[in-house]
Order: sequence, then C-alpha cells, then structure tokens
Amino acid sequence: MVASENSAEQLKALLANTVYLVTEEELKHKLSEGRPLRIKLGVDPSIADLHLGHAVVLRKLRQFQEFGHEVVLIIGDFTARIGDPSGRSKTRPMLTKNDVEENARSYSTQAFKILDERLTEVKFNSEWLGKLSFEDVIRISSCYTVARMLERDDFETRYRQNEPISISEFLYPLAQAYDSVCVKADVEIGGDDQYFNMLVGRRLQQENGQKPQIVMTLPLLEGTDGKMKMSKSFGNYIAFEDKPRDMYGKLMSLPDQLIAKYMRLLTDIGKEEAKDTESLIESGKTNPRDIKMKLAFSITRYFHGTEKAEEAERYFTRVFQKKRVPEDMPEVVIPSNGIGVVELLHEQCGVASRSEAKRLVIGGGVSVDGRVIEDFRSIVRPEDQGVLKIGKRRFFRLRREV
RNA sequence: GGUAGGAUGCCCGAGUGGCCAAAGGGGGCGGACUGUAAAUCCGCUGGCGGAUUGCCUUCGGUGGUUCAAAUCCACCUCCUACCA
Repeated sequence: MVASENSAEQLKALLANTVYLVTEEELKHKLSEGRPLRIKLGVDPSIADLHLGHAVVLRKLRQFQEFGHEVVLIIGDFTARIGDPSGRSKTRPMLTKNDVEENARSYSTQAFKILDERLTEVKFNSEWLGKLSFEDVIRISSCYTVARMLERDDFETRYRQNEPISISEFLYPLAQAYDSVCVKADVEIGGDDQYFNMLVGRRLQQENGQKPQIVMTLPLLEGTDGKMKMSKSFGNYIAFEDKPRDMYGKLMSLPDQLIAKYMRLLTDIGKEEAKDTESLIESGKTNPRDIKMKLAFSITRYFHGTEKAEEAERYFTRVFQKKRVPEDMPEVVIPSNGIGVVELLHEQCGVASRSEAKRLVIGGGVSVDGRVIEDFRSIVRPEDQGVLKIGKRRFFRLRREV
C-alpha cells in the first residue's frame, strides 16, 4: 500500500493545511522509505468532549492512515497530573486518577469517529513516565536549558510579566518529548500552539540515538465567537457529541469570516471549491448564509449521517428562517387551577431560579402563542393552549392536566 | 532565610467604616436590527418576595472592635514577587 512511487503524491496531500513542517526534506525522505510511519498525537485527558478544533488534527491523522501509516494516540494520563500550561496564564489544577481514566475512554471512543481504529494504537504515558526514577528525570532535564525553555512564547511572556512559572511546567514539554522517544515517533502532529513542545521531542530523540521526528502543526481553529481558539473553557466549541440540531445551529451562527477556514479544515469540499467559496463571499454574489448552510450540512453529516443532518437542516429552516414553531417539542403541564408563569418556567422549563424567570419575563423574552407575557405575576391557565416560547430557541407545548 | 504585596460576585478588576449586592470590563442572558450571521444599540446579570427604597446569603478562614465592616484589630490558611 505504501509504495515509494506515490511518495511525492503523499507528500503533496499531507502538506495541505499545515502551518509548520520541520522539515519537508525529512518527511520526503521518510515517505520514500515505503514503510508505515508512526504518527504520534498526544492528547490531554482533562477534556472529555472532543470538538471541531480536535477534528482538524484528527483529520490529518486520518489522511496519514489512508496512506497506510499508523497512528499512535498517547493519552497523557501521567502528564495530566502535572498540568499542561500551554497557552495558559496559570497552572492548571491536577486531575484525579479516576477523572483521567474516564476521560481517556470517552476520548478514544470519540476519536474513532474520525480515525481508523485498526491503524491506531492507544497508549497511556504513565506506562513509561510512571517508571522513571528521579535520577532519570534529572538526566532528561539536563538535556535542556532554562534559556531554551524561555524561548516558548507563553513562558517568555509570563516570565517578563513576573507571573509565576512552576518548575513542573518546564517538565511538561520534556515529558511530552520523552513520549516521542518511547513510542519511536516518526512524525508528531499537533495544534500550532504545540510547536515548541514538539521540537523538544526532536532534541530528546537525538539524545537517545533516534532519528528526530518530523514536526507538523496545523492551524488552531477559532470557536463560534470567531475570536478565541475553540476550547471548552471558553464555551465557544462545537462538540462531536453535540446533537445534530445544535451542531447545525452553532455552525450557522459562525461569523462569516470563518466559513472558508472551516470548509478547508473540516470538510472534503475540494480545495478549489473552497477558494471559490472565499471569492464568492467577497464578491457578494451569493448570500453567505447559503454557503454556510452547505458547510453546516456537510459537517453535521460527517458526524451524524445524512438522515440526521437533513433533519437538522429542516428544523433550522423551519424554526429560524421561517420563524415557525418546531414540529416536536417538550410538553409542559398546566394544572387545572392554573400556574404562575414564574413557577412554570422554574419548575418545568429548566429556568435556573425564580428570579431568572422574572428577568426573562421582564425582558420580554417569554410568550405564549406569540403573545408576549408582560407581567411576571401572570397566571397560565388550562385554557391557554399553544406554544410557550422562552427566548429565541426554547419551545414548549402547553398541555392541560388530565 | 529576609523584605514587600495579594486573596472580592462566572472571569478580570475597583472599592479602605455607613450612600455596597458591592464601580468598570469580559462573558452570559433577554430585546431591537438581521442571514438565529458578524458589528451595533438597549436592558438584565446572588437568592427570595404580588413585585423602585423589603428580607436573606456573599467580598480566603476564625474570632474581635463598633450602633454599623469587603473596609479596623488579632490569629490562621493559601498565593506571588523581590533580595539572598
């Protein structure tokens, strides 16, 4: 399957969308060897939900697999207990062993929505890191200097601003690098913010008599807010496990500037077409919304299948474009003697508190069958039939108590 | 080891005896405008209350001073920088 003749073709395909590649020459050389390469991805098991940001990297791995290469997925169960500082201004809290195990399990399950399980090896880095003696750790850390550590952007910034950096944070890149040594990685892939850490891997591999791994980084994906990198802690993410309707809806609410990038990184819509998309949007000839619908559909289908994606699109069109009521919605029971709106919202509609319910009413966000409820003291009576709407997207059907 | 600074609501961050549920910003929510875009604008953003000025809980912990404390005092816990 992996033949040297097609290595040029592989190289071209694999290069697509990469930000850094260290080095192209080395990759070319490795591909020409004609053997399955070991492609490493380290994952942080502190996150249980994979989102589209992860998909960018996973899709690249998948591409490697399609050329017959092997993926080594390293669950950083050990390093998670150190706390990965990448791109953070603060040291992260450490995780318990239980958390890590559970997260790791759901992580790999989700990852296989993209990766080919047969060509994937899952490893936990506690397997080797847990065995190191203190002496080993010292030996490893002697391979790197403080000055070089401080080359990493976030360390440098924090150091300059007199913000704390703990020694354990310096150990993290080393641990990650040591992973590369232990799995004999040929290539390591990661988000753009992992560039530094992955380079440390090269150095450590050389130190241990291995050929340095090729380092490949991919663009970070902005989240639904259009500004910050997609991440769970910013709440701007679209998760693999999002319900089709939510996934579709979130994709539709992306800022337009992101459409082309999402197309390029997350769909198989051809490169040429993606470029067309860009110019199409710029020229203003097409309503960007239509292109976005294509994007939303494509991604939703990828994760949930054609049928669910079609349903999500119908729902979106019906509820948000035509401003009609959804076909199916949860029911809410009105007792025979009626119930105050506030009680109803709080007790049956998942509104967090009575105060919150009042705020919604006062803000004009609650309506029954299109009539806005003005007074939070209003009573909803059994004869009130129809649809209770909270905000833009929460719908409930009123049902009288039997 | 020495010196200095800090711990405030979801986050950042003001506040140094009453006018503080606590400025401001971010985020979130609701509304207007839309393509459920983005940007913008308006409002809300501890809980409870038939509902501007009421009550309860909140400003690291414990105890104290005072009619009254996030604000003063004591002790404690945690964090940080600087010097060595």
